[in-house]
Amino acid sequence: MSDFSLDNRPLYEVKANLFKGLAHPVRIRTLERLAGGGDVSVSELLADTGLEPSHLSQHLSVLRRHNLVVADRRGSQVFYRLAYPQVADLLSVARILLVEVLQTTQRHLETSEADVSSTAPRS
Amino acid sequence: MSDFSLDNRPLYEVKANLFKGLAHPVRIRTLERLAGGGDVSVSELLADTGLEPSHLSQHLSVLRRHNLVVADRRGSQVFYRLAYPQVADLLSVARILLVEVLQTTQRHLETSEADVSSTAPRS
DNA sequence: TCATCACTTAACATTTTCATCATATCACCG
DNA sequence: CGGTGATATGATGAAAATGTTAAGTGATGA
Repeated sequence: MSDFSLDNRPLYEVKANLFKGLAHPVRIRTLERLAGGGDVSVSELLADTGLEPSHLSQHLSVLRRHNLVVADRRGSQVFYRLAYPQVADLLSVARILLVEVLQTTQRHLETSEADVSSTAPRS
Repeated sequence: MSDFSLDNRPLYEVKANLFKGLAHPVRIRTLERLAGGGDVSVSELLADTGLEPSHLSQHLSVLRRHNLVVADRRGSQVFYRLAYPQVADLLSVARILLVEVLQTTQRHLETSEADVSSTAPRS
C-alpha cells in the first residue's frame, strides 16, 4: 500500500513503478488482449492463455493496483478492460521501439556473421 | 545472456523484458536526462543524481543490455546517449498516461473525501 | 612507470517478484 | 440451505533484482 501513493513522489519513481506494473509477460498478454477493445471476462483470458486461474488472478490484481485495468462483476463472471486508452498507446509505442531494436539487432547479427565467414572483412 | 536474445521469442515476452529494463527510478532518471538530447558523460550523470559511481554504472549496464542506450569512450570519459529516439517517445507517452491516472486518482480522492464528510452519498 | 581519475565488474547479503498450492469469497441453482 | 462454477486471496519456497563494498580496467599525466 506504500508503493502506490502516486502522489508526493518524484515523477521518475512513479514512472518506474508504472513500468514495473508492465514488466511481466502475462500482464502484457492480458493488456494486449484488452487493448483489442471491449470487455473481456477472466474465463476468456484463461481460455486464451491456458494459465492457472490463481496465477492469472494475481497478475490481474497487480494490473488493478497499478490502475491499468478496471474490473466489474456481472453475475458470476468478472469482466476487465483498460482503465485508460492511453495504456494501449503505451503498448503500441513500445512495439514500435521494439521493431526498431529488432531490425537493428538483426542487421548487426548479419554483419557479424559475414565477418565470421570471411575473416578479413572487405571494405 | 539467455534473456536478451530478442528473437525467437513471443513478442509479449520481449515486450515485458523491455519494460523490465525501464522499471527502476535510476534508469528512468538517466533515460530522461538522455532524452534531453546529446551525449551525457557518466560524470555529469553522477553530478546530477549524487549516486555512487558503481550504483549508476550497474544501471547503465542494464540499459545497455536492453539496447536502450549506447556508450562511447572519449579519452577517459564515457558518454551515453539513447540508442533510439523512440525511447524518448516511450517515456513521453508514459508521462501522458501517468498524468491521466494522477488526475483521475485525484478526482476520486476528492470524491471520497466528500463522501466521508457526508456519510450518506446522495444520488 | 606508477599514481590517479573515470568508470566498470565482481561478490554477496537483502529485498522483491514469481509460481504453486491451498483456502476463501461470491453468485447462482437445485 | 448446500453444492458448484468463477474468481480472488493467502502462504510458501524458489528465482530474480537491488544495494553495497571491494577489486579491476583504461587513459592520462607527473
